Amino acid sequence: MERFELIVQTLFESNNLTEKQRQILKAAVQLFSEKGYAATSTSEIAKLAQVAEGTIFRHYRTKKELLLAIVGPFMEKIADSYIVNDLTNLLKKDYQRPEDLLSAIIENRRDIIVQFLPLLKIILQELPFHPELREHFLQLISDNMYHRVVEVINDYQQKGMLKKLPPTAIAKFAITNILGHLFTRYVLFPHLEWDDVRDTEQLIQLIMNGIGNSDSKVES
Amino acid sequence: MERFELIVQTLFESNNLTEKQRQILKAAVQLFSEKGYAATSTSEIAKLAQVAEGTIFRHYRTKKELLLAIVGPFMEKIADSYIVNDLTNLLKKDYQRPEDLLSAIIENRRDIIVQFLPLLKIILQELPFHPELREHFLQLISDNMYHRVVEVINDYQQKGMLKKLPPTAIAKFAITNILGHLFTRYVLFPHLEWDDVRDTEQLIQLIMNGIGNSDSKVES
Amino acid sequence: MERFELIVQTLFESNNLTEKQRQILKAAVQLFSEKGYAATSTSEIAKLAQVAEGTIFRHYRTKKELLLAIVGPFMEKIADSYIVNDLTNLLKKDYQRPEDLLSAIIENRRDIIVQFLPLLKIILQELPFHPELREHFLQLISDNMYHRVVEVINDYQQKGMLKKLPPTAIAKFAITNILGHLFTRYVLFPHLEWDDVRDTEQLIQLIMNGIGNSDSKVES
Amino acid sequence: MERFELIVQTLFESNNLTEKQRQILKAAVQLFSEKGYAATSTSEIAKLAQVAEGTIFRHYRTKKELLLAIVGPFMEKIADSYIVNDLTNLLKKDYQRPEDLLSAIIENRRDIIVQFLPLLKIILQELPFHPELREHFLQLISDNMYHRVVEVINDYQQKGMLKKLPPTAIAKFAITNILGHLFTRYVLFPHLEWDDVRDTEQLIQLIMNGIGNSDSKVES
DNA sequence: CATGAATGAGTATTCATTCAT
DNA sequence: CATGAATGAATACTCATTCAT
Repeated sequence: MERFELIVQTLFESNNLTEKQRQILKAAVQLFSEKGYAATSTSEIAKLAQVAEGTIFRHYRTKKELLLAIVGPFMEKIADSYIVNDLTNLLKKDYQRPEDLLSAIIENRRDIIVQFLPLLKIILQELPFHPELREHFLQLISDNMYHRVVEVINDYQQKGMLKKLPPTAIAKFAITNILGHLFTRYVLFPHLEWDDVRDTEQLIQLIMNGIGNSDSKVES
Repeated sequence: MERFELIVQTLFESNNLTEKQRQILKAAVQLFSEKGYAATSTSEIAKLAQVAEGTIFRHYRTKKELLLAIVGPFMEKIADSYIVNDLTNLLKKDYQRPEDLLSAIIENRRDIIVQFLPLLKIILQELPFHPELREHFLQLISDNMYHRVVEVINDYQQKGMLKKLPPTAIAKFAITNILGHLFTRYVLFPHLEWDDVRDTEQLIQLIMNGIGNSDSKVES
Repeated sequence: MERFELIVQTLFESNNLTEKQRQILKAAVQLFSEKGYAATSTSEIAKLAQVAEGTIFRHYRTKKELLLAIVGPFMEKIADSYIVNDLTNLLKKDYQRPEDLLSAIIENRRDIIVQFLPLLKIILQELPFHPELREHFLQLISDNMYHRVVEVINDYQQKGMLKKLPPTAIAKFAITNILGHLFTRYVLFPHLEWDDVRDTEQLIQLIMNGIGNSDSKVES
Repeated sequence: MERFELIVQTLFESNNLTEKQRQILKAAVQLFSEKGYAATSTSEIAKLAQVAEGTIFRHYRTKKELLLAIVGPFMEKIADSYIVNDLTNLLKKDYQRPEDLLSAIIENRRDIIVQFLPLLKIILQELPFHPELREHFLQLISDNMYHRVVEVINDYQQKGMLKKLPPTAIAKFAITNILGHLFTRYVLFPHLEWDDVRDTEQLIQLIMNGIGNSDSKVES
């Protein structure tokens, strides 16, 4: 409960939503992530949000518009501001080694990443079925994140701390591993027992082996 | 069309299905993968399969049973026999270096992996929503694949060709990267332009950097 | 038409039903009594009630709930208030002889009994198939009617006008004969020609012979 | 199980039925009486009878024809032969007093009456909805039973043992009470505790009070 | 703004019945 | 004779959406 409250609050802090609107968004995020978009009915959302069915459609003309009202801002705000700001901030801290940056991204902010997992889950579920979403997502990534990430990677490459591979490949590799791990950890098999500290350490090590220069390679 | 025909034929070659059954399965695989399980109606399946709606329910008592009739055999047959046999066969061929094995797994059999992508997509979509599926999946992996994979990894480790990391971590890392790449390539953004040969090479190189011993590391 | 209108109006006078609700109940009473509960489809009810099928389910979550919404209130209101009040009123009128009471119950109120015959028919049809209904029915009878009826019977017994048989047996005997007659008359063979005045007279005479004291016995 | 076997065997002893046919009829009687005709599906019957669905329709062209195949013979054979023969037999035994005859009808043959209760239940359930059935039923009663019953009643009336009421009224009164009692006892509330010996005694006494002459009246 | 009754197309599933084997 | 796969209309019920209040 608390959890979805927080998501909506964080995501829509700037918009001034009515109480009803917040309740609707909260309920929608919860149900979409728990049962999937198609398997969630607007009446369920209304019931959980404690509003009349009509109220939903006063604010969002269709069910799909409600989905986009959740996923859109998330992609924009999060992808754009959160992570990018993060990266900028992290950059300022002048992490000497890329593994420190990775570690900071994963470890220091694990709770924030985890916080938004329901939204990530929704996006991953729906991306394949909504071409506009996919377009939007791609554009956001290429417009905002790509340059920043490439910048950071270039920086490290010039310091000789990353292999001279194409930055795109490095980025994709790092992201795949981080998201893949989080997905396995929190979406696929959240009920398994995990040793998060050790797993993250190992993950970073493996990623760095992959993209780091020999100097920074860590043998076990 | 051709494509889903092939999937069903390959997957259910042993079962002797009636023509109608094959049509139903074919249509279901296509629609489930294209629109998602929940967003596909049984009447759509019937129409595409060119059978009466009642016919579906003669063979599969519920829509969910139809899903399981597709996903179950896939997980069993493929996970169990296909990939395992593959690994065994590949092992016999005595791939000198693990990157050759990886390359063989990815490249030589890309078409087969690609062939079953619709099913993979269905599984990835539905796994989070069907606990029994998740259980089943987990058990199949741990029962069949785990030991084989660990065996192979041990072998290479003893030959000094893989780092002395826990085989589980190595396996998870490799699988994450392979599936992550395929997912990005074929599910998320199939419409982007990809240079498959170069991408695969790069992927293997990155994975190997991660898990391989210095000797086998390839600088770019 | 008129007839079912009246039933619903009388039965649900206290509840303030919407127009649609009244139409639905009216149609349901008509069809359930004419074709039986199981043989009546919700779409037929909707059509006859001139509402959308969904409207039925907005008010009554299931078809069975609709049945209970009809049968429940009838059993409660009628069994509880109608007949009991009747008896009380009748009692106040100080019918000297029990046959006068019987006659009043049957004859004076034949139209009311006849008015609710469709509902009686529904109850008799469905009672065997719905244990909860049976329970409910039994409880209503034992809770409300039993004591009143026993009271009346006791009264007459003390006046020496009824045999000193167990009041339960007397009650069951009288009710069986009254309902049995009405059932034969109006449900089984309504199309036969009946001489209601004579038949009722005869019925009362027979009942009274059965339970009355010799003094009040009437020879033909 | 045993029970429905017996019904079918007794009812169709003359017809030479195949094993399958007997199983179908047995299953149909059971299900029709337990759930009602409309609420019973042919596939249920087929399953319980352990025959293919098609087999039912080979013998009975429609579901309704199956109903008539059960109810028709019952009405004919039972109404015609059983009860009539009974009455004849009973008549021959020269029951001195009508209450002895009544007692014989009810008590001595209670098991047989009870044996066919499922069929009685079916008939009572379906009679209101199938006009042909009702016609058939009426005709059987008036053709076969009426004269016999009137004969017996006349006999007792001439012996001064029954009131000089119209035989029809006497017959209806007796039958109503017997059937009404059995219906209450075995169909409506079979789960209540009943003292059959005492109840029957009381019932006969009440009936006799109603129709018997003062001489044979029994005070309690 | 919010409501919730109303809608009718759509849902998964069951039905009685047919017919080729 | 018996089967059971096949049918498509029908079933009870749900859906997203509208609109008068």
